[in-house]
Amino acid sequence: MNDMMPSAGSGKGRSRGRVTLADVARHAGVSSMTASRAMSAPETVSPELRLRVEQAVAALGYLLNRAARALASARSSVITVLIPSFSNAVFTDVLAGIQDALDPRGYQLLISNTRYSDAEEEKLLNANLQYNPDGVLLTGMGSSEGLHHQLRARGIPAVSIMDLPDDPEQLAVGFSQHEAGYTMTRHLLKRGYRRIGFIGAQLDARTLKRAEGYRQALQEAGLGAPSRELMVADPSTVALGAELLGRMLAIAPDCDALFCCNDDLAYGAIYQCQRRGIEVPAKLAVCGFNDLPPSAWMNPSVTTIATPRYRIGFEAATLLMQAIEGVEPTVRQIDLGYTLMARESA
Amino acid sequence: MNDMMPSAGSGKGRSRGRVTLADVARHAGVSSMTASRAMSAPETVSPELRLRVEQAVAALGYLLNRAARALASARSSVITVLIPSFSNAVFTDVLAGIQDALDPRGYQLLISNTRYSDAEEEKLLNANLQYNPDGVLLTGMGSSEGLHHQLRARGIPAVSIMDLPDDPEQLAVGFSQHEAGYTMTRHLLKRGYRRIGFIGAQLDARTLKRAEGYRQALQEAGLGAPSRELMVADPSTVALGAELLGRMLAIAPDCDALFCCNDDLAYGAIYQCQRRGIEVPAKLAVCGFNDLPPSAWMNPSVTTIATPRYRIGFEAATLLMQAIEGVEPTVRQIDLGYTLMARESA
DNA sequence: TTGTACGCGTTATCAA
DNA sequence: TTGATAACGCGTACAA
Repeated sequence: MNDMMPSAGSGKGRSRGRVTLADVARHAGVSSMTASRAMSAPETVSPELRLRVEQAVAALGYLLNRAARALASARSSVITVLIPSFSNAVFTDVLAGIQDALDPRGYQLLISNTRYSDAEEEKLLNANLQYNPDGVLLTGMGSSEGLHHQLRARGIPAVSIMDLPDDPEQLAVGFSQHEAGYTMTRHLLKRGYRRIGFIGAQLDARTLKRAEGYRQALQEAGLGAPSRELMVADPSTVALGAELLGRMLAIAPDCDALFCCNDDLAYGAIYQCQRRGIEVPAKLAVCGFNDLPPSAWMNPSVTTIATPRYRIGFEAATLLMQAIEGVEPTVRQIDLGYTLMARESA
Repeated sequence: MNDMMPSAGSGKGRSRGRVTLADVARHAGVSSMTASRAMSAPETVSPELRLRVEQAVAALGYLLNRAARALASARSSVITVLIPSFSNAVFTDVLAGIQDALDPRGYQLLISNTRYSDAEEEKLLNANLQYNPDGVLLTGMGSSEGLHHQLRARGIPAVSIMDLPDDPEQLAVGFSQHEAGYTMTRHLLKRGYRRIGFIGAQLDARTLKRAEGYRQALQEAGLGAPSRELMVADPSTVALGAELLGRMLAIAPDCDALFCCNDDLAYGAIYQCQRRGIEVPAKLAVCGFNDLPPSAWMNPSVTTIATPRYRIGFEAATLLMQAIEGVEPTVRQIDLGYTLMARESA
């Protein structure tokens, strides 16, 4: 029996010696189509032939060639995700949620890192489109309007993540960054702080929205001026938080509370306060954003906004899969909210 | 001129209305092959025709179909990466290095999350093989011997990451986890600590190697017994570090130093000490592993082992690309070492 | 330098 | 339920 041999060496073909569906079919004594069906739609094949095919697959160590399937079926089972950063726990949590939603349905993730650049995001999307993704998950809010347009023209479903966009057509899952920034500032005001500073990094769309919420709350409280904002384009790190604390105290020494646009900056600011002997919150209140795991454990524990990152990823992926399968979503935008975690630091 | 129209609706084909290479060729008045060459090997096409093709591409908004290319050329430009976790900064740093090495060479990453499970790793590898990856990057050390074997059989190059394997054939980039664990313990001994505990989580291969190094150092110092080890399978978190500190002090109240198998655990342990009024390092020294960014900033700053994560990713990807392109590597295993960061906490 | 012919491995389609 | 045939869109091989 040379059933076991793949059809290598025959003719002048450029066969790569890989086991193909035809090899499986030959081994099982059925046609390629039956072998194909036995794997992708087993219920349409008689139990007897199905078993023979399964045995052939096992015997030959057959692996589906997805390039061929994608070419023939125009479906890739690939979903493209564009995230701004791998080193930000926020996005890796989102990624975990996406994976958990997608894995059981057999979708593969194609992840690209935009490094917070809208231009990069657009370039990467085009590169990814070459892989015929069935759908796209977008996290940048800046360029995503144009991208959504482009994707719609190509008939590729897309879901935006983290913030809620203005365009009501756009599928999206997240929460209002603006409102969250507002809520945190209101909290500080309620606790009696009046000279509240804001430090922001990265300057991505989400940070800017939070800053707007901060300004609005101050305005409403009649505390518009003077400005105590410090915004830099560098990536958020603990070290940057430590540095920005120093710079803030230099330009606004009367500051009594500091709203950090994310937890990493807050940690750095608090550590720096400790080194300088500035008591938190007695001398200076400090709060963060995102509620990363250390926030609950630091001393003082860190007041922050808990964001439903995992759930955002999970729900966004679920929504995307519905769109791919042609289900008309009942809601196009899902607001998952956020929670103020009032702790010791502010 | 109906040049502009893709060849849709003609015949009974299942054309998807997508712009194809043939459309570009027709628009430019050249053959498909010339169009193909103009994109993938521009220098082999006359400047005139090249320009016409480029214009046609722009005019039609052509996108390469990588499934078709992979099928025709047996090369996918895809590289599969299997990592144990997205939420561990160690692996996201590695990922960043991989990306920086791969992006300029036009490779796409297919990332899968094994969740620290060897079984999952094997399953995911098979799923990924369906995408015809040109190469594979492996981070688990447990199952990777079998996997390397399987990959070699299929002719797919693979590089192991993080530790240095026993099999000298296996391509790998990393450092000796065992030796690093040994070095850290020696440091504690030199500082005069004698009743050194070890807490470990996740229990992946790397943690176990570090624990072995710890034991060896104690043995050599004649301090083999009693054991002050606490190993749990849960994922490493700050919260777990806090909990394990409590459990360690319960079973070994005489402990004078604590070697945490990674920084997250160390942070939790230190925070817990602060809450209990245990001075670090005066009453209890605590050290970590990896040198994540907060380690330098905490109070006390954390003694730990700095690991070249980004470089490991970068070098591993570089080595893999060489292997893919048929370059015989001069060294099959690259040891990037590690650095002891002696700070305040131990 | 450019073009022709065909195959890559799978699934859609239609007939039996 | 099963099979024959023809795409899918591109690149290899070879000829001109």
